[in-house]
Amino acid sequence: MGFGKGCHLHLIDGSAYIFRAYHALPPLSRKSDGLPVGAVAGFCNMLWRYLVENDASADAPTHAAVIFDYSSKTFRNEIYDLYKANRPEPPEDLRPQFPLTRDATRAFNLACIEVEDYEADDIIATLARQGREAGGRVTILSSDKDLMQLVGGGVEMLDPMKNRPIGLEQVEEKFGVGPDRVVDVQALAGDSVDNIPGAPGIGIKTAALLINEFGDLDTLLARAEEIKQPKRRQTLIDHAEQIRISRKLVLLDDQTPLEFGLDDLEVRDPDPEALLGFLNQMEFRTLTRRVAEKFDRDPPPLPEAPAPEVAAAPEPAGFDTTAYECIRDMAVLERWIADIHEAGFVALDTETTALDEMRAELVGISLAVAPGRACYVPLAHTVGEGDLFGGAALAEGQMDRDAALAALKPVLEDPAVLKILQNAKYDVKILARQGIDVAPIDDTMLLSYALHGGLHGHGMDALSDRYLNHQPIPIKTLLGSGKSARTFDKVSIDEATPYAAEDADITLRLWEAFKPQLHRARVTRVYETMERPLVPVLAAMEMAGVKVDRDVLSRMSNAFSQKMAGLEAEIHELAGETFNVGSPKQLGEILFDKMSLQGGKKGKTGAYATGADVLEDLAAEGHDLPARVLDWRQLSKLKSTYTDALQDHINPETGRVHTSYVISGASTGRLSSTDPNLQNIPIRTEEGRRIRTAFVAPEGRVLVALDYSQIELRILAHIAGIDALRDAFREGHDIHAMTASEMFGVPMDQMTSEVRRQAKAINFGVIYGISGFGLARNLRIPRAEAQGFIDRYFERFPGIRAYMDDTVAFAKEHGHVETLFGRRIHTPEINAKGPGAGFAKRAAINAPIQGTAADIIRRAMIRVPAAIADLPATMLLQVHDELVFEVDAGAVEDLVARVREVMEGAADPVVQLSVPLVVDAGQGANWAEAH
DNA sequence: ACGCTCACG
DNA sequence: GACGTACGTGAGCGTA
Repeated sequence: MGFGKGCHLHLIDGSAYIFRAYHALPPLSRKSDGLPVGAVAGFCNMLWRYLVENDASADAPTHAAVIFDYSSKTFRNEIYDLYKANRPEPPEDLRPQFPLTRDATRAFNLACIEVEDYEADDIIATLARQGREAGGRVTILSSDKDLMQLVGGGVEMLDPMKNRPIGLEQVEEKFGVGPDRVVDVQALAGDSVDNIPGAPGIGIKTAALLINEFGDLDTLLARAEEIKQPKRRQTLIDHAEQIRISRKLVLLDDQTPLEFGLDDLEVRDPDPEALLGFLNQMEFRTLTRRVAEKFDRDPPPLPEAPAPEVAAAPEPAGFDTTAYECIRDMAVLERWIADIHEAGFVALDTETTALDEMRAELVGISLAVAPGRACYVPLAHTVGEGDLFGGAALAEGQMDRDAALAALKPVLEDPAVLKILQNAKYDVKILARQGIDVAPIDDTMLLSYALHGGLHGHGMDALSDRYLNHQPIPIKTLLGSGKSARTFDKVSIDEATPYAAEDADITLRLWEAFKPQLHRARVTRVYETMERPLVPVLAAMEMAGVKVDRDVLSRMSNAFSQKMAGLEAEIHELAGETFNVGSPKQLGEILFDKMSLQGGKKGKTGAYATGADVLEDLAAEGHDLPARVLDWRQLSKLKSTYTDALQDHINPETGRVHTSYVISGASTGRLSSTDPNLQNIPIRTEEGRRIRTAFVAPEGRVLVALDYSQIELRILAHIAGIDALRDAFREGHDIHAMTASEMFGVPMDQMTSEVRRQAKAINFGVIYGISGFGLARNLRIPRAEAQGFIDRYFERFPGIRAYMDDTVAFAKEHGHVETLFGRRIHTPEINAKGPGAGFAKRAAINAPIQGTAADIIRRAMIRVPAAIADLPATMLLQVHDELVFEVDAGAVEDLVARVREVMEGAADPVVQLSVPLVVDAGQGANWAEAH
């Protein structure tokens, strides 16, 4: 068929596919001879998926070609010898794969095109032009911005990973101009990746501004004198030639000489023989099998493997992802459920459409009952695209979702069946939203945290690699990454099955590896009393969420905007030029180069430090500009991180903000909070504190906050056995004033706030593993003076010095330190040489104190639900030493009394503290008032 | 992707 | 004697 009206040409950016495949996949080599083939494997999977999707698509192309770069040298190097000069050479194990990807393309019976001296982009430009001129449709499968100049007049782009079209609107969003002016903008802005010089100091935004003002690049260069900003004007005049060269470099050549016509690109079905032959030669077992199934053929036998010279190390885990079962009907599911009851446990994993458990939709569930015996139950995979009028259609071959969940519910809730999960809180929340109350559970992430805290992260991929010597299928290979990512429901069931079932399989094997170690490491109590029971407690808190008043935030955002604009104008005025106040680099240059202020210090990256401490020093010397920048920074932080971002986190269904706590995030046992982080809502400045007024209780309810007073200092007093401190805490004295009195000999009734402030800094310093340097910097006093304070402190409280020395010695001997409750925090760097040693020492000194405090509040949180079960109250937030509740107005007193009792007694009965724990409480209509 | 800066305990 | 240094986090932004 000749190419013309009604025809549709696909131009596939082959080079981009190769690099994406290479980076998305772990290194993989052919078993028989070790030839690296990871990128080829990914490339073939992409092409196969492409063909299968076309098969099912009503909009399939009539013509198609895969285009590659011939080599890295092209005619552009004649124009500018540094073009792409800073591109690193392709990795050693990728190079031999380039010719194989051409072979692969031909094996798929797709036209494979490359032309010496031209880039793939030029060939794509040429074919796109030909297609357009012939009156057909052209789709470029690529997300490369350098191709965006081709969009329009029947040519469009499609991001192949996400199936997201890139049309006029997306181009304009990216470049601020239409496709016809993209080249002009690129010429001005340059490109550091391709080493296109452009105009220095001009980025895409400014370039678009200029082009839109003057119409096009030639006019702009001709009338450069008219540019208002003096710096910009000079830049354009000085670099006019360089800009013209840049345009030549970015402008694609749509006249590439080609030895074939569009008609030759007609889509042909692959020849099964040739395709299977190639895949088999590459030893891609899974894909070979899949392709064979599709063509209804038997997979060809694997080529005779030459006898290995040395006996290959046995695959310790023996993962066979092809052995996993996909469950598509009730009878099979019921057989699995019977097996689970028989085993008494099951490893379980859910697949969903998002990471946010409050919005994610359940797509499928995988189960494993023994190593290698795993299955996947697809529930909500879709095909095709949803549109305005409805969602995408359900894929064929799935059980009825509700029926499957109803069948699974009894076993998932059966107290006699242990459910084993990796990061259980996630799946518990997902299933809770389906009305399934998963219990009892074990969590491999938390097992690892109890066993290996401080050694490494506890994500599944890392654990599998480290303890099973197996690299799981990266989720990226299914979903893509970045903007082009798709959601799991869009993944075909065939692809999803090995991935999902493998996760359950790995979870089960990790559990078998970890569970017996708990006792040996003496962390059974840690896991059983401070990790595992926290999962349902946190799940409930996160699902409850906290009510946030959008109007309060939005009004604050507007006020901040106005103030920032005023400050920005003042700052530019003071600087004598406009610059990006938010750029530390530009600010440093203004302060220390242009204005020649003293005190400019460059960090390791060569940029001036412009942190708040530096700016404060400059402001104290009477300089206005740094003072204004400090104000601007504060507002900018409050606006972008809080008043703007928090609004985006308000769940539209609940009207509340649902954070997510990471149980195994911090090495010390603390929780961390993400998406959003509700553990760092401002409080220290008046302006910031107002943000807390947006955290509110609904009508008729009250927010109550209870926090431990000085918990870490109390723990230090207990652990180090400092009588003076203990007595002060027992008698309820002001601990910082007491420290000051002891150290400086000032009687308590003559205490000044300045002396007390210094003593407070020392008290905190001790907890952090004090040093003269650090204290000096914090108090802004000479180092010798700070060292004097520390010496006197240790003289007065020798037990503290002993605690520090003992703790470091313990860490050196055992490789870990412990909290009072037995939590182990590993200190792998403690015997390191060099500057790292100091870090490790201080961390080791701090960890038992911070960690014991973390243990105590964990214990309290676990006991709270039962203690308040009969009250109309909900626990919402934890901020390290504080718990926040929402409660009916009439029950405040009861709640405070109950929770205070739990919190103050949370160390009992495992540890009898020699200091009392004291809890302060506050209440109000919002979080600011509750303090 | 990484460093800087800054919010909290 | 020099080296860098307070402990633990997460998010947004600019830069490369």
